[in-house]
Amino acid sequence: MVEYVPVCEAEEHHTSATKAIASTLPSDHFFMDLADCFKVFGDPTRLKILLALDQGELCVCDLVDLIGMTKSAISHQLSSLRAARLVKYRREGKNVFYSLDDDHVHRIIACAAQHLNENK
Amino acid sequence: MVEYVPVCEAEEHHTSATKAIASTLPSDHFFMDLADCFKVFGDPTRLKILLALDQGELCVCDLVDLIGMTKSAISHQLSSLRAARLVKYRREGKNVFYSLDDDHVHRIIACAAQHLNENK
DNA sequence: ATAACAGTTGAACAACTATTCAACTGTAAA
DNA sequence: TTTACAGTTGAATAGTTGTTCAACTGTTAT
Repeated sequence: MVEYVPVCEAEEHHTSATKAIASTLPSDHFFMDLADCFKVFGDPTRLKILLALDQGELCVCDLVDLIGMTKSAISHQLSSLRAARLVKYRREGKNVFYSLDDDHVHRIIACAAQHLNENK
Repeated sequence: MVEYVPVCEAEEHHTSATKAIASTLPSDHFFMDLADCFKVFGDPTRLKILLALDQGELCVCDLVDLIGMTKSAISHQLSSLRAARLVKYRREGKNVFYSLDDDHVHRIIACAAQHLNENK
């Protein structure tokens, strides 16, 4: 019955600062929330919606027209964006108008686009 | 046989600036690349790896120890991160050391974390 | 050579996700 | 009160993805 010691640390053949790093890392819960946030950006249709709304308020049938998908598909994606609090909406007669609800949206996308551009 | 006219534009009951917006949006290819980039960030395990590496170079068995998953799982995720050019690696004897390969990683994560924090 | 360690890789499987379809709600006009 | 339009929602399905398992490569020590 011996105490478990990671091989890498036992042999001290490299950094082995894992325990120190572990104490500085955020909680599992944080990582899951953060991953969920990025998942929302990880779909071309949702990105198109976000970039279109970045130019101003649009209603659902505008987005349908613009993106070329069914009302249902767009509406499902808008539902994801609503859940992530990235868009807000208002009803005006028969139409529902969507717009961005977060200042970070533009910055987050720009940051990733810059990464893509520099690694082209 | 009539020309197709989107209902929303035909009735002119709202913005209907979709064609103008369409011409300013990037290509489908761009949206797919961008989505693929965000997908890489959309997993808790990969985020843990990235934040751990943000503190300095680590070898695979350090990450295994730190994150508590199998070598295989970590290696598969490192393979994704390599494909996305977010990490680089070097071999030293039996070990392979990984480190961040992009200045944007920190900023992208910080930006999303800020969004999460403000909408808590 | 052989054994042990560090890491990678492909196949398989379970869990998840994006789209479609059909049925629904809500609003406005006839 | 119908009818039509705008949008939402749940179920179904096809495609994707993360982890495990087993077999593999490469390096070092015996």
